[in-house]
Amino acid sequence: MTSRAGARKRDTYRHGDLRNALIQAGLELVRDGGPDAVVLREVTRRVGVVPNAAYRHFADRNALLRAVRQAALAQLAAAMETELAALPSADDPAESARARIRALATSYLRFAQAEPGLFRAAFSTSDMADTENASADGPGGLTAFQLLGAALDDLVESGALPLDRRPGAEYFVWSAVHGLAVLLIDGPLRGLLPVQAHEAGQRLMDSIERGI
Amino acid sequence: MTSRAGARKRDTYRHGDLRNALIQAGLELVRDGGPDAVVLREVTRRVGVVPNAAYRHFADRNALLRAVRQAALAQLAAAMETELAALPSADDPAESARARIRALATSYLRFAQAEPGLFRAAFSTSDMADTENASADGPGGLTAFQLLGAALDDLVESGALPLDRRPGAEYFVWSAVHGLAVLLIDGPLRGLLPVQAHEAGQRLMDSIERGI
DNA sequence: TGCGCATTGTGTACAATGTCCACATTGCCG
DNA sequence: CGGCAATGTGGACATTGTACACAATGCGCA
Repeated sequence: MTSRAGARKRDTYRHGDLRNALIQAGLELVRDGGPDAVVLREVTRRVGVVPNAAYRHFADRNALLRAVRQAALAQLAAAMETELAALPSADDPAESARARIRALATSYLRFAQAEPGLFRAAFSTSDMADTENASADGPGGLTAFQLLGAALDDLVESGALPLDRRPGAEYFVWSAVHGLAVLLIDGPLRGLLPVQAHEAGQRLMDSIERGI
Repeated sequence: MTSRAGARKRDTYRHGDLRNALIQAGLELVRDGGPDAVVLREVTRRVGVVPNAAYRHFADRNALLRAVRQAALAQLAAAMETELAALPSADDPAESARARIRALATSYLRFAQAEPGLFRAAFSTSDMADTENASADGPGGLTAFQLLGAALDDLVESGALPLDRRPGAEYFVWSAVHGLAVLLIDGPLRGLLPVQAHEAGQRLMDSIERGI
Protein backbone atom coordinates (compact mmCIF):
# COMPACT_ATOMS: atom_id res chain seq x y z
CA MET A 1 0.00 0.00 0.00
CA THR A 2 2.92 2.26 -0.58
CA SER A 3 1.80 3.46 -3.97
CA ARG A 4 -1.78 2.62 -4.82
CA ALA A 5 -4.23 1.60 -2.15
CA GLY A 6 -7.53 0.32 -3.42
CA ALA A 7 -9.44 2.99 -5.26
CA ARG A 8 -7.91 5.88 -3.34
CA LYS A 9 -4.43 6.80 -4.31
CA ARG A 10 -2.09 8.51 -1.91
CA ASP A 11 -4.05 11.64 -2.56
CA THR A 12 -1.63 14.36 -1.83
CA TYR A 13 2.00 14.10 -1.68
CA ARG A 14 2.46 16.37 -4.57
CA HIS A 15 -0.46 18.57 -3.80
CA GLY A 16 -0.44 20.11 -7.19
CA ASP A 17 -1.07 23.68 -6.24
CA LEU A 18 -0.38 24.02 -2.58
CA ARG A 19 0.57 27.63 -2.74
CA ASN A 20 -2.85 28.67 -3.93
CA ALA A 21 -4.59 26.27 -1.61
CA LEU A 22 -2.83 27.93 1.30
CA ILE A 23 -3.83 31.36 0.16
CA GLN A 24 -7.40 30.21 -0.23
CA ALA A 25 -7.47 28.76 3.26
CA GLY A 26 -5.92 31.96 4.50
CA LEU A 27 -8.73 33.91 2.91
CA GLU A 28 -11.28 31.78 4.70
CA LEU A 29 -9.61 32.47 8.01
CA VAL A 30 -9.22 36.14 7.37
CA ARG A 31 -12.84 36.39 6.42
CA ASP A 32 -14.00 36.02 9.97
CA GLY A 33 -11.19 36.95 12.24
CA GLY A 34 -9.10 39.45 10.34
CA PRO A 35 -5.37 39.24 9.73
CA ASP A 36 -4.53 37.81 13.14
CA ALA A 37 -6.65 34.79 12.36
CA VAL A 38 -4.21 33.74 9.67
CA VAL A 39 -2.38 31.23 11.79
CA LEU A 40 0.15 29.30 9.79
CA ARG A 41 -0.53 25.99 11.47
CA GLU A 42 -4.25 26.33 11.09
CA VAL A 43 -3.91 27.19 7.45
CA THR A 44 -1.85 24.12 6.70
CA ARG A 45 -4.16 22.02 8.83
CA ARG A 46 -7.09 23.02 6.67
CA VAL A 47 -5.25 22.11 3.53
CA GLY A 48 -4.32 18.80 5.11
CA VAL A 49 -0.61 19.29 5.09
CA VAL A 50 2.09 19.55 7.69
CA PRO A 51 2.95 23.06 8.94
CA ASN A 52 6.40 23.12 7.46
CA ALA A 53 5.10 22.47 3.99
CA ALA A 54 4.13 26.12 3.87
CA TYR A 55 7.78 27.07 4.03
CA ARG A 56 8.33 25.65 0.56
CA HIS A 57 6.07 28.37 -0.79
CA PHE A 58 6.38 31.23 1.64
CA ALA A 59 9.43 32.42 3.47
CA ASP A 60 7.42 33.33 6.46
CA ARG A 61 4.04 33.52 8.03
CA ASN A 62 4.29 37.13 7.00
CA ALA A 63 4.88 36.29 3.39
CA LEU A 64 1.77 34.15 3.44
CA LEU A 65 -0.15 36.99 4.99
CA ARG A 66 1.07 39.29 2.29
CA ALA A 67 -0.20 36.95 -0.36
CA VAL A 68 -3.56 36.76 1.35
CA ARG A 69 -3.62 40.52 1.52
CA GLN A 70 -3.01 40.77 -2.18
CA ALA A 71 -5.88 38.40 -2.81
CA ALA A 72 -8.15 40.47 -0.60
CA LEU A 73 -7.17 43.62 -2.44
CA ALA A 74 -7.90 41.89 -5.71
CA GLN A 75 -11.36 40.99 -4.48
CA LEU A 76 -11.98 44.59 -3.54
CA ALA A 77 -10.84 45.77 -6.95
CA ALA A 78 -13.09 43.18 -8.56
CA ALA A 79 -16.08 44.36 -6.57
CA MET A 80 -15.43 47.91 -7.68
CA GLU A 81 -15.08 46.93 -11.31
CA THR A 82 -18.34 45.06 -11.14
CA GLU A 83 -20.09 48.07 -9.74
CA LEU A 84 -18.64 50.22 -12.49
CA ALA A 85 -19.75 47.82 -15.17
CA ALA A 86 -23.31 47.87 -13.89
CA LEU A 87 -23.47 51.62 -14.34
CA PRO A 88 -25.88 52.90 -16.99
CA SER A 89 -24.12 54.97 -19.58
CA ALA A 90 -24.84 58.66 -19.22
CA ASP A 91 -24.61 61.21 -22.03
CA ASP A 92 -23.01 64.00 -20.07
CA PRO A 93 -19.36 63.00 -19.60
CA ALA A 94 -19.05 65.07 -16.45
CA GLU A 95 -22.11 63.45 -14.95
CA SER A 96 -20.79 60.08 -15.99
CA ALA A 97 -17.47 60.67 -14.28
CA ARG A 98 -19.20 61.80 -11.12
CA ALA A 99 -21.45 58.78 -11.19
CA ARG A 100 -18.44 56.55 -11.52
CA ILE A 101 -16.77 58.09 -8.53
CA ARG A 102 -19.92 57.57 -6.50
CA ALA A 103 -20.13 54.00 -7.68
CA LEU A 104 -16.54 53.37 -6.67
CA ALA A 105 -17.08 54.89 -3.27
CA THR A 106 -20.28 52.95 -2.79
CA SER A 107 -18.76 49.60 -3.61
CA TYR A 108 -15.75 50.39 -1.47
CA LEU A 109 -17.94 51.10 1.52
CA ARG A 110 -20.15 48.14 0.80
CA PHE A 111 -17.19 45.80 0.58
CA ALA A 112 -15.78 47.04 3.85
CA GLN A 113 -19.05 46.37 5.62
CA ALA A 114 -19.85 43.10 3.93
CA GLU A 115 -16.37 41.68 4.39
CA PRO A 116 -14.73 43.48 7.26
CA GLY A 117 -12.21 40.71 7.74
CA LEU A 118 -11.01 40.86 4.17
CA PHE A 119 -11.03 44.62 4.25
CA ARG A 120 -8.96 44.80 7.40
CA ALA A 121 -6.52 42.31 6.01
CA ALA A 122 -6.23 44.23 2.79
CA PHE A 123 -5.03 47.30 4.62
CA SER A 124 -3.14 45.84 7.51
CA THR A 125 0.46 46.82 7.83
CA SER A 126 2.20 43.91 9.45
CA ASP A 127 5.52 44.51 7.88
CA MET A 128 5.87 46.66 4.85
CA ALA A 129 2.61 46.73 3.03
CA ASP A 130 2.46 46.68 -0.71
CA THR A 131 -1.03 47.84 -1.37
CA GLU A 132 -0.28 48.73 -4.94
CA ASN A 133 2.85 46.94 -6.01
CA ALA A 134 2.17 43.42 -7.02
CA SER A 135 -0.95 41.76 -8.35
CA ALA A 136 -3.51 43.52 -6.25
CA ASP A 137 -5.51 44.32 -9.32
CA GLY A 138 -8.91 43.11 -10.36
CA PRO A 139 -9.87 41.21 -13.51
CA GLY A 140 -9.53 44.41 -15.51
CA GLY A 141 -5.93 44.78 -14.44
CA LEU A 142 -6.42 47.97 -12.51
CA THR A 143 -6.04 48.43 -8.79
CA ALA A 144 -8.72 50.17 -6.80
CA PHE A 145 -6.56 53.24 -6.66
CA GLN A 146 -6.05 53.33 -10.39
CA LEU A 147 -9.76 53.00 -11.03
CA LEU A 148 -10.35 56.11 -8.98
CA GLY A 149 -7.59 57.98 -10.75
CA ALA A 150 -9.10 57.22 -14.12
CA ALA A 151 -12.48 58.55 -13.08
CA LEU A 152 -10.89 61.73 -11.83
CA ASP A 153 -8.98 62.16 -15.05
CA ASP A 154 -12.23 61.94 -16.94
CA LEU A 155 -13.74 64.50 -14.65
CA VAL A 156 -10.97 66.88 -15.63
CA GLU A 157 -11.30 66.04 -19.28
CA SER A 158 -15.00 66.74 -19.19
CA GLY A 159 -14.22 70.16 -17.83
CA ALA A 160 -16.02 69.62 -14.55
CA LEU A 161 -12.83 69.74 -12.53
CA PRO A 162 -10.24 72.51 -12.96
CA LEU A 163 -6.89 71.08 -13.82
CA ASP A 164 -5.14 72.72 -10.91
CA ARG A 165 -7.39 70.84 -8.56
CA ARG A 166 -6.60 67.50 -10.09
CA PRO A 167 -3.25 66.67 -8.49
CA GLY A 168 -3.75 64.90 -5.22
CA ALA A 169 -7.49 64.68 -5.69
CA GLU A 170 -7.50 60.92 -5.37
CA TYR A 171 -5.88 61.24 -2.00
CA PHE A 172 -8.74 63.34 -0.78
CA VAL A 173 -11.43 61.09 -2.18
CA TRP A 174 -9.76 57.94 -1.04
CA SER A 175 -8.99 59.35 2.36
CA ALA A 176 -12.59 60.27 2.95
CA VAL A 177 -13.99 56.96 1.80
CA HIS A 178 -11.36 54.86 3.48
CA GLY A 179 -11.70 56.83 6.66
CA LEU A 180 -15.42 56.28 6.83
CA ALA A 181 -14.98 52.61 6.10
CA VAL A 182 -12.55 52.24 8.97
CA LEU A 183 -14.66 54.24 11.37
CA LEU A 184 -17.64 52.10 10.43
CA ILE A 185 -16.02 48.75 11.03
CA ASP A 186 -13.50 49.56 13.76
CA GLY A 187 -14.12 53.03 15.05
CA PRO A 188 -16.86 54.74 16.98
CA LEU A 189 -19.33 54.31 14.13
CA ARG A 190 -19.07 50.58 14.51
CA GLY A 191 -22.41 49.00 15.09
CA LEU A 192 -24.33 51.68 13.28
CA LEU A 193 -27.45 50.24 11.74
CA PRO A 194 -27.10 49.46 8.05
CA VAL A 195 -29.56 52.20 7.21
CA GLN A 196 -27.63 54.76 9.19
CA ALA A 197 -24.37 53.61 7.72
CA HIS A 198 -25.83 54.01 4.28
CA GLU A 199 -27.02 57.49 5.09
CA ALA A 200 -23.59 58.42 6.42
CA GLY A 201 -22.16 57.16 3.16
CA GLN A 202 -24.50 59.29 1.12
CA ARG A 203 -23.70 62.40 3.12
CA LEU A 204 -20.04 61.67 2.80
CA MET A 205 -20.23 61.37 -0.95
CA ASP A 206 -22.09 64.66 -1.17
CA SER A 207 -19.33 66.30 0.79
CA ILE A 208 -16.73 64.66 -1.39
CA GLU A 209 -18.34 66.00 -4.54
CA ARG A 210 -18.34 69.48 -3.09
CA GLY A 211 -14.82 69.16 -1.83
CA ILE A 212 -13.02 67.69 -4.81
CA MET B 1 17.32 36.74 54.51
CA THR B 2 13.65 36.16 54.30
CA SER B 3 12.57 39.62 55.26
CA ARG B 4 15.27 42.23 55.24
CA ALA B 5 18.52 41.69 53.33
CA GLY B 6 21.23 44.23 53.92
CA ALA B 7 20.28 47.75 53.03
CA ARG B 8 17.96 46.80 50.20
CA LYS B 9 14.61 45.63 51.25
CA ARG B 10 12.66 43.22 49.11
CA ASP B 11 11.93 46.09 46.82
CA THR B 12 8.72 45.13 45.25
CA TYR B 13 6.31 42.73 46.57
CA ARG B 14 3.63 45.27 46.84
CA HIS B 15 4.56 47.20 43.77
CA GLY B 16 2.40 50.12 44.70
CA ASP B 17 0.90 50.90 41.36
CA LEU B 18 1.48 47.94 39.15
CA ARG B 19 -1.53 48.54 37.00
CA ASN B 20 -0.22 51.85 35.77
CA ALA B 21 3.30 50.57 35.47
CA LEU B 22 2.03 47.88 33.14
CA ILE B 23 0.15 50.37 31.02
CA GLN B 24 3.24 52.54 30.85
CA ALA B 25 5.40 49.65 29.73
CA GLY B 26 2.72 48.75 27.23
CA LEU B 27 2.89 52.24 25.83
CA GLU B 28 6.63 51.93 25.37
CA LEU B 29 6.19 48.73 23.47
CA VAL B 30 3.36 50.02 21.36
CA ARG B 31 5.39 53.06 20.49
CA ASP B 32 7.67 51.16 18.20
CA GLY B 33 5.92 48.04 17.16
CA GLY B 34 2.23 48.80 17.23
CA PRO B 35 -0.44 46.82 19.06
CA ASP B 36 1.07 43.42 18.30
CA ALA B 37 4.16 44.42 20.20
CA VAL B 38 2.21 44.51 23.43
CA VAL B 39 3.26 41.08 24.59
CA LEU B 40 2.04 40.34 28.06
CA ARG B 41 5.15 38.56 29.18
CA GLU B 42 7.41 41.29 27.87
CA VAL B 43 5.37 43.95 29.57
CA THR B 44 5.63 42.23 32.93
CA ARG B 45 9.30 41.55 32.32
CA ARG B 46 9.95 45.24 31.92
CA VAL B 47 8.18 46.05 35.10
CA GLY B 48 10.15 43.34 36.83
CA VAL B 49 7.28 41.16 37.80
CA VAL B 50 6.15 37.67 36.99
CA PRO B 51 3.75 37.29 34.02
CA ASN B 52 0.79 36.21 36.06
CA ALA B 53 0.92 39.32 38.19
CA ALA B 54 -0.74 41.10 35.31
CA TYR B 55 -3.83 39.00 35.83
CA ARG B 56 -4.51 40.73 39.13
CA HIS B 57 -5.13 43.91 37.21
CA PHE B 58 -6.30 42.81 33.80
CA ALA B 59 -8.54 39.95 32.91
CA ASP B 60 -6.70 39.35 29.75
CA ARG B 61 -3.92 40.39 27.49
CA ASN B 62 -6.74 42.05 25.60
CA ALA B 63 -7.88 44.02 28.60
CA LEU B 64 -4.35 45.30 29.01
CA LEU B 65 -4.27 46.25 25.37
CA ARG B 66 -7.54 48.09 25.78
CA ALA B 67 -6.09 50.10 28.63
CA VAL B 68 -3.04 50.94 26.54
CA ARG B 69 -5.31 51.97 23.73
CA GLN B 70 -7.20 54.32 26.01
CA ALA B 71 -3.93 55.87 27.08
CA ALA B 72 -2.90 56.34 23.46
CA LEU B 73 -6.22 57.96 22.66
CA ALA B 74 -5.78 60.26 25.61
CA GLN B 75 -2.38 61.30 24.31
CA LEU B 76 -3.92 62.09 20.95
CA ALA B 77 -6.64 64.15 22.59
CA ALA B 78 -4.01 65.96 24.62
CA ALA B 79 -2.00 66.79 21.52
CA MET B 80 -5.10 68.20 19.89
CA GLU B 81 -5.98 70.30 22.91
CA THR B 82 -2.49 71.70 23.00
CA GLU B 83 -2.72 72.70 19.38
CA LEU B 84 -6.06 74.37 20.04
CA ALA B 85 -4.68 76.27 22.97
CA ALA B 86 -1.84 77.64 20.90
CA LEU B 87 -4.27 79.18 18.45
CA PRO B 88 -4.35 82.98 18.29
CA SER B 89 -7.79 84.32 18.99
CA ALA B 90 -9.51 85.61 15.88
CA ASP B 91 -12.27 88.21 15.83
CA ASP B 92 -14.47 86.62 13.22
CA PRO B 93 -16.17 83.66 14.93
CA ALA B 94 -16.60 81.82 11.65
CA GLU B 95 -12.94 82.23 10.84
CA SER B 96 -12.07 81.14 14.34
CA ALA B 97 -14.13 77.98 14.05
CA ARG B 98 -12.54 77.15 10.72
CA ALA B 99 -9.09 77.72 12.14
CA ARG B 100 -9.87 75.41 15.00
CA ILE B 101 -10.95 72.67 12.67
CA ARG B 102 -7.75 73.05 10.71
CA ALA B 103 -5.73 72.98 13.90
CA LEU B 104 -7.45 69.80 14.99
CA ALA B 105 -6.85 68.15 11.65
CA THR B 106 -3.25 69.28 11.62
CA SER B 107 -2.44 67.91 15.04
CA TYR B 108 -4.27 64.69 14.25
CA LEU B 109 -2.16 64.16 11.17
CA ARG B 110 0.98 65.20 12.93
CA PHE B 111 0.37 62.81 15.78
CA ALA B 112 -0.25 59.93 13.41
CA GLN B 113 3.05 60.55 11.67
CA ALA B 114 5.08 61.30 14.75
CA GLU B 115 3.73 58.34 16.71
CA PRO B 116 2.48 55.77 14.25
CA GLY B 117 2.66 53.03 16.82
CA LEU B 118 0.49 54.86 19.30
CA PHE B 119 -1.85 55.92 16.56
CA ARG B 120 -2.28 52.42 15.24
CA ALA B 121 -2.87 51.12 18.70
CA ALA B 122 -5.41 53.80 19.40
CA PHE B 123 -7.55 52.64 16.52
CA SER B 124 -6.90 48.94 16.46
CA THR B 125 -9.90 46.70 16.81
CA SER B 126 -8.72 43.62 18.60
CA ASP B 127 -11.98 42.78 20.21
CA MET B 128 -14.60 45.39 20.67
CA ALA B 129 -13.05 48.77 20.59
CA ASP B 130 -14.20 51.54 22.84
CA THR B 131 -12.78 54.55 21.16
CA GLU B 132 -15.10 56.91 22.96
CA ASN B 133 -16.49 55.17 25.98
CA ALA B 134 -14.13 55.28 28.87
CA SER B 135 -11.39 57.70 29.73
CA ALA B 136 -10.01 58.34 26.31
CA ASP B 137 -10.19 62.05 26.88
CA GLY B 138 -7.44 64.58 27.20
CA PRO B 139 -6.69 66.88 30.12
CA GLY B 140 -9.65 69.05 29.17
CA GLY B 141 -12.02 66.13 29.56
CA LEU B 142 -13.04 65.98 25.92
CA THR B 143 -12.29 63.21 23.48
CA ALA B 144 -10.85 64.00 20.08
CA PHE B 145 -14.23 63.42 18.58
CA GLN B 146 -15.95 65.80 20.94
CA LEU B 147 -13.40 68.51 20.26
CA LEU B 148 -14.26 68.32 16.60
CA GLY B 149 -17.97 68.38 17.30
CA ALA B 150 -17.63 71.53 19.36
CA ALA B 151 -15.78 73.33 16.59
CA LEU B 152 -18.46 72.37 14.10
CA ASP B 153 -21.18 73.59 16.42
CA ASP B 154 -19.46 76.93 16.59
CA LEU B 155 -19.26 76.99 12.85
CA VAL B 156 -23.02 76.64 12.70
CA GLU B 157 -23.54 79.22 15.40
CA SER B 158 -21.41 81.69 13.52
CA GLY B 159 -23.64 81.26 10.54
CA ALA B 160 -20.90 79.88 8.31
CA LEU B 161 -22.46 76.44 8.13
CA PRO B 162 -26.15 75.93 7.31
CA LEU B 163 -27.87 73.99 10.04
CA ASP B 164 -29.08 71.28 7.71
CA ARG B 165 -25.50 70.47 6.84
CA ARG B 166 -24.46 70.08 10.43
CA PRO B 167 -25.69 66.57 11.22
CA GLY B 168 -23.08 64.03 10.35
CA ALA B 169 -20.52 66.68 9.47
CA GLU B 170 -18.00 65.36 11.97
CA TYR B 171 -18.15 62.02 10.27
CA PHE B 172 -17.09 63.57 7.04
CA VAL B 173 -14.29 65.60 8.53
CA TRP B 174 -13.03 62.83 10.71
CA SER B 175 -13.26 60.31 7.90
CA ALA B 176 -11.17 62.44 5.61
CA VAL B 177 -8.50 63.18 8.17
CA HIS B 178 -8.39 59.71 9.60
CA GLY B 179 -8.30 58.21 6.14
CA LEU B 180 -5.32 60.29 5.12
CA ALA B 181 -3.55 59.46 8.34
CA VAL B 182 -3.99 55.76 7.72
CA LEU B 183 -2.94 56.00 4.10
CA LEU B 184 0.13 57.90 5.16
CA ILE B 185 1.36 55.47 7.74
CA ASP B 186 0.07 52.16 6.41
CA GLY B 187 -1.24 52.66 2.92
CA PRO B 188 0.24 53.53 -0.43
CA LEU B 189 1.22 56.97 0.74
CA ARG B 190 3.53 55.45 3.28
CA GLY B 191 7.03 56.71 2.91
CA LEU B 192 6.03 60.01 1.41
CA LEU B 193 8.51 62.68 2.27
CA PRO B 194 7.48 64.86 5.17
CA VAL B 195 7.13 67.82 2.87
CA GLN B 196 4.88 65.94 0.52
CA ALA B 197 2.85 64.58 3.36
CA HIS B 198 2.39 68.07 4.65
CA GLU B 199 1.27 69.27 1.25
CA ALA B 200 -1.21 66.43 0.98
CA GLY B 201 -2.54 67.44 4.36
CA GLN B 202 -3.02 71.02 3.26
CA ARG B 203 -4.83 70.00 0.12
CA LEU B 204 -7.00 67.68 2.10
CA MET B 205 -7.99 70.39 4.51
CA ASP B 206 -8.87 72.70 1.64
CA SER B 207 -11.13 70.02 0.26
CA ILE B 208 -12.66 69.45 3.64
CA GLU B 209 -13.49 73.10 4.05
CA ARG B 210 -15.19 73.08 0.70
CA GLY B 211 -16.97 69.86 1.39
CA ILE B 212 -18.29 70.42 4.88
C1' DT C 1 -1.93 44.92 70.25
C1' DG C 2 -2.33 41.08 67.47
C1' DC C 3 -4.90 38.11 64.40
C1' DG C 4 -7.60 36.77 60.09
C1' DC C 5 -8.58 37.61 55.67
C1' DA C 6 -8.78 39.84 51.20
C1' DT C 7 -5.29 41.52 47.97
C1' DT C 8 -1.44 41.05 45.31
C1' DG C 9 2.53 38.65 43.60
C1' DT C 10 5.00 33.80 42.73
C1' DG C 11 5.79 29.02 40.76
C1' DT C 12 4.74 25.47 38.00
C1' DA C 13 2.41 23.66 34.22
C1' DC C 14 0.24 23.11 29.62
C1' DA C 15 -1.32 23.74 25.01
C1' DA C 16 -0.50 26.45 20.86
C1' DT C 17 2.37 28.87 17.77
C1' DG C 18 6.35 30.15 14.47
C1' DT C 19 10.36 28.34 12.81
C1' DC C 20 14.71 25.38 12.41
C1' DC C 21 16.99 21.04 10.91
C1' DA C 22 17.46 16.57 9.04
C1' DC C 23 15.09 13.15 6.32
C1' DA C 24 11.64 11.06 2.85
C1' DT C 25 9.23 11.01 -1.41
C1' DT C 26 8.50 12.49 -5.73
C1' DG C 27 8.77 13.74 -10.75
C1' DC C 28 11.53 15.36 -14.40
C1' DC C 29 15.59 15.71 -17.45
C1' DG C 30 19.52 14.08 -19.34
C1' DC D 1 17.06 4.72 -15.95
C1' DG D 2 19.53 7.16 -12.52
C1' DG D 3 20.33 11.23 -10.11
C1' DC D 4 18.88 15.75 -8.67
C1' DA D 5 15.96 19.58 -7.55
C1' DA D 6 11.49 20.31 -5.75
C1' DT D 7 8.20 19.33 -2.43
C1' DG D 8 6.35 17.35 1.76
C1' DT D 9 7.25 14.98 6.60
C1' DG D 10 8.88 14.48 11.48
C1' DG D 11 10.69 16.01 15.40
C1' DA D 12 12.49 19.66 18.18
C1' DC D 13 12.75 24.19 20.57
C1' DA D 14 11.88 28.75 22.35
C1' DT D 15 8.10 31.88 23.19
C1' DT D 16 3.49 33.05 24.26
C1' DG D 17 -1.15 33.31 26.79
C1' DT D 18 -3.32 31.50 30.55
C1' DA D 19 -4.95 28.22 34.46
C1' DC D 20 -4.26 26.55 39.27
C1' DA D 21 -2.36 26.26 43.66
C1' DC D 22 0.58 28.65 46.95
C1' DA D 23 3.10 32.61 49.51
C1' DA D 24 3.69 37.20 51.22
C1' DT D 25 1.59 41.28 52.67
C1' DG D 26 -0.94 44.77 55.07
C1' DC D 27 -5.53 46.50 56.68
C1' DG D 28 -9.59 46.23 59.71
C1' DC D 29 -11.42 44.52 63.67
C1' DA D 30 -11.06 42.00 68.21
